[in-house]
Amino acid sequence: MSRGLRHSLIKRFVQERQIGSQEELVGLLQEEGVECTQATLSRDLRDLGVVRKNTSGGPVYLLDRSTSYMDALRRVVGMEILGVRHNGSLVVIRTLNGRAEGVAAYLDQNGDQLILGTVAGDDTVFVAPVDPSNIEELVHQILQLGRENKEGTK
Amino acid sequence: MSRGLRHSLIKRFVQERQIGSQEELVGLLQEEGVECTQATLSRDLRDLGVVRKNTSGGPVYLLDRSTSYMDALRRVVGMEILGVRHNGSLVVIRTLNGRAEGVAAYLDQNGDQLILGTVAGDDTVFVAPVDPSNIEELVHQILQLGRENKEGTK
DNA sequence: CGCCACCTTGCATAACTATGCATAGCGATG
DNA sequence: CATCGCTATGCATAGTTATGCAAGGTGGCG
Repeated sequence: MSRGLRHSLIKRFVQERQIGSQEELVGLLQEEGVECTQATLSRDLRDLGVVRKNTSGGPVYLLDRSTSYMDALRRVVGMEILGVRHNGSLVVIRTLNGRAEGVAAYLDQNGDQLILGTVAGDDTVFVAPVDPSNIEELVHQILQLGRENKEGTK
Repeated sequence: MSRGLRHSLIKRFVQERQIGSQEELVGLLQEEGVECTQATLSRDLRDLGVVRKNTSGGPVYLLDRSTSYMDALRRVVGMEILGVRHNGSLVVIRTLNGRAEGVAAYLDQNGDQLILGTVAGDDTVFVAPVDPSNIEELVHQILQLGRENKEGTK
């Protein structure tokens, strides 16, 4: 089966060159001796999580790295969190020394709809929930971050 | 001009719901009292940097957050790097305890074309350059990560 | 006001992508 | 080997998106 080969070529091309259409990719693959049709590529690109972005220079295919960045970031941030507590209206996160800023930035970015805003000190982050009645949920989500980590790591 | 309004509605819809086509979006905007055609949306989505991803459930539009994730990750990873040295054929990165894995993951992802591969211990990452003659450049880039950080943080 | 330069939008349609259906390939089983 | 079940792929085409062109707006300026 050449599916694997095709997929890795696709990834490479998408990363290294400006692919503007699936037909274009058909051509490039052909040059590498891999024959397939646009239909197959449509499915391949779906399976590879490739994304199409329209730019002023026309459409471009991109590896959607947001997912993998997300994962990496999660992992890193998770490790930084030492403890999470709350008083009913504010969540306080304990982090490794000097990492509060990073954790806060992450939470802001991913503000789950639950977060109003954050303030970071050196090893402490204050998180203001949008709605204090959801605070348990918010704490839970933050704890998740740290937890996934400990499990996943060998 | 209602362009700004339209754009912010688009962003909101794209974030909050599963938009599968531009026509669908035309409908949603209409409900909000904003009239426009698919052609306009095509251009708006381009201008907003929205991305289309094909999934098993059909296409979906997404804000391309990869850039901002990138930035956040950079910041976090930068903080983890304590020092970078090399011996001409191998780069050795000192990191905070337990963070080597995360730093290595980041470098792998972003392997600047310069990196062959990485190995992570607990607080040390070994980086194999593609070409030892570029090793200075590689070290420079890695140092950049940590540096941007110290400057940028108050 | 009249004119010009520039920007935005709709229309029509070319360009491109996604997918239903049929078929071919492959591995496991009897 | 025959058959069944599952995956992968091509074909044809419906479904979507992108864009050239012309028209409508807007702001500056004489």
